[in-house]
Amino acid sequence: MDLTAPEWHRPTLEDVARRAGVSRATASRVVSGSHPVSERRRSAVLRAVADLQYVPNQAGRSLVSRRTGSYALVLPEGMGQVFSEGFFPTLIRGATAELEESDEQLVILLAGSAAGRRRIEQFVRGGHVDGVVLASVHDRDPLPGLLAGTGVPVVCCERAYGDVQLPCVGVDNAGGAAAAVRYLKRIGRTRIATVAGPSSTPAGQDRLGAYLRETVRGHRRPLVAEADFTVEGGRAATARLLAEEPRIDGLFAASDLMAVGALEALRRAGRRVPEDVAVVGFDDVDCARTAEPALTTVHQPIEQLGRQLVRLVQRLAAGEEAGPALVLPTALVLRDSA
Amino acid sequence: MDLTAPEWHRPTLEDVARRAGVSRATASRVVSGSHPVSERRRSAVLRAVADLQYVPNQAGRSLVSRRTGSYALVLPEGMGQVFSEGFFPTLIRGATAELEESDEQLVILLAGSAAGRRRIEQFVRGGHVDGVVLASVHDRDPLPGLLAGTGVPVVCCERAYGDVQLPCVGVDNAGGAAAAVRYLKRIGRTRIATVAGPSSTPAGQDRLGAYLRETVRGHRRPLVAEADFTVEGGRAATARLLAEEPRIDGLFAASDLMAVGALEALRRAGRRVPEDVAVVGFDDVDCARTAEPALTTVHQPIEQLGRQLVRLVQRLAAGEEAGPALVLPTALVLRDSA
DNA sequence: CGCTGGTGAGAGAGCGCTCTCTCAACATCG
DNA sequence: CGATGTTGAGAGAGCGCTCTCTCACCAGCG
Repeated sequence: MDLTAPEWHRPTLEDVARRAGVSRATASRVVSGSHPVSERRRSAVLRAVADLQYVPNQAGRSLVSRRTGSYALVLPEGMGQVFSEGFFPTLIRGATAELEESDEQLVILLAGSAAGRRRIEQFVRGGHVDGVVLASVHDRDPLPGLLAGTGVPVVCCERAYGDVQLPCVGVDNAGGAAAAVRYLKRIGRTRIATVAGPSSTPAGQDRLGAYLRETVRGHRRPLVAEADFTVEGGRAATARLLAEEPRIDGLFAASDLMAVGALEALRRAGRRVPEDVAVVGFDDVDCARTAEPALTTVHQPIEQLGRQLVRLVQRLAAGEEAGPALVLPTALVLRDSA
Repeated sequence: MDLTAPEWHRPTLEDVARRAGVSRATASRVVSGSHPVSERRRSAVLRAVADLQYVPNQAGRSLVSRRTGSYALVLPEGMGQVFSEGFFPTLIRGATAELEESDEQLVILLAGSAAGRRRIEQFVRGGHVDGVVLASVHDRDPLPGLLAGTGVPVVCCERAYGDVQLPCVGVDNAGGAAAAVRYLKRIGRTRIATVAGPSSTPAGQDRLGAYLRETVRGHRRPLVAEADFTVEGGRAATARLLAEEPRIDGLFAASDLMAVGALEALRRAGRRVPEDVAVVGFDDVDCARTAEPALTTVHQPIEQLGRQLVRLVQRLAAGEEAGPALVLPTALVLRDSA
């Protein structure tokens, strides 16, 4: 087993079969577990596998099986901020956990430049993966269109845009946002503003939509500033809101990161939270718990989202129907900021 | 080209060859560009490729070529916080950019549980990738050992531990840290403390080592508190340092995130930065620029690090020698905090 | 005792690709 | 004019695996 020997080559199923004294077919049956094999030969094969440290060659296997045992998760590249703070790591954890159960592997691809996206398309077309999960889609994203024609199952978070119809798993953005605003109203806040997410994303749109419906319903004037889901963006947007309407007493931020930025802007403006302004975030990632004061926020089941996305794409890869779009529930978590 | 037709199957090289009226071998030569082909047949093949939307099947190709055209970047799972702010995204960007030049693909794998690490080993052994870059290695990490025996080239950041010898690319941690401490001395600070990184990581060790050498050389008392590279950790460590020695007038934090935490702790303790305490960070990630005050910090060429790691593993995959360990330079960037 | 049915295992045909080997066609030279 | 390159292109042998097809073997039955 000298890996450095010039003539060493990886053991093949042939080697295993010879060592175990069986045919290649039988060795294959044992290794892939596709057919029952008598106990005597089974153990002989398994011993040979262990002795030779045999691992099946994926290329050979997937050439005939048309399966690779891995699924791609495509993340947007501009994730400098978002990647870090909880959402994507949690999503990845969920997806990984789900795939682990069927002993499959998650590979993460970053969609960067146009060239990068084309290479992802080639990668998928080339048969490297059995399915693709798009973690984040915005309205002018060409990737769904590029991948839809590959014949490989593609699913996405939230929902797809335009003409491309993709199976999706989403969270109840509207319900969560409505709950947040209703809660602010219930605790007596009358001038409720929102720091909205990018209007190019489903999450941004849906959370803002719910805010608008709730404020109209309460005969309140909508106060909206859009930002990009980041701390810095939230800070700036909140400053703008305060300039427009200094008497704000409630604030719904469409992400926890923006809520953290809002907390900073409010502190700088001399407002106390929650006494002067009650703040509610969205996401319930780590920083919500460590913020000062700890954020009241809308919890999303991100890990579940990852798991369900994987299940969906696995179902499609197995040739089953996608079924109706799945929407996971959200829930308001009360802490100190509202 | 109806992808939904039940009998549709991906075009093969055979199909391309037939359509172009050439042999499969010639089609292969054109597609892979391995041999010159007369202009007439070349264009016929290319037209057939375009007509059929042909993309080579990777499994078939790598079965014989023993190449996959993709490289793995293995990230530690517990990266939610650690290194999160910019380090990994930047590293990924560099690695991707470098691979793009040879039209190869980066796949990111997360090393989580022990089971997850085993699956990564299987994935690599199975021949899914031509090489592996380990983005972060700590002293008891079993992954280098697991992967070293696969016959697939593996390189790592900084340096490997224990008995496993891996080719590495590092940054000049010691030089950068020494420069930071010397700068603090030069501007007249006499009680210089450090918030050190985890002693289980090369970066943590080397930066602390340089700090210790510089303080001994200056006949100053070392003041060390260890943290985990996070904001929260930096905050707590700084609080401990202030309790131990309230007269601290200089602080070297081994990461920008910890420096940001330190800024918060110092503000809470009523210290002004840089007047009362001068603070220097390490990394020069985004948050260094947006911190208040903007952080004076040690810049590391993270994107270059990603590029060089990829080049190294590509060289190994091509059968070349690794050459001497590469160490990239660091540089002190002066901003407002010191 | 011959026939059926069930079971375990081998033979062998590919999956789609690359690459060596071979050879035809033509130019060049003694 | 035959011997010798030189070049372009086809034939065909695998790469390592799965899976169907086939068959040997044995129990159970009439």
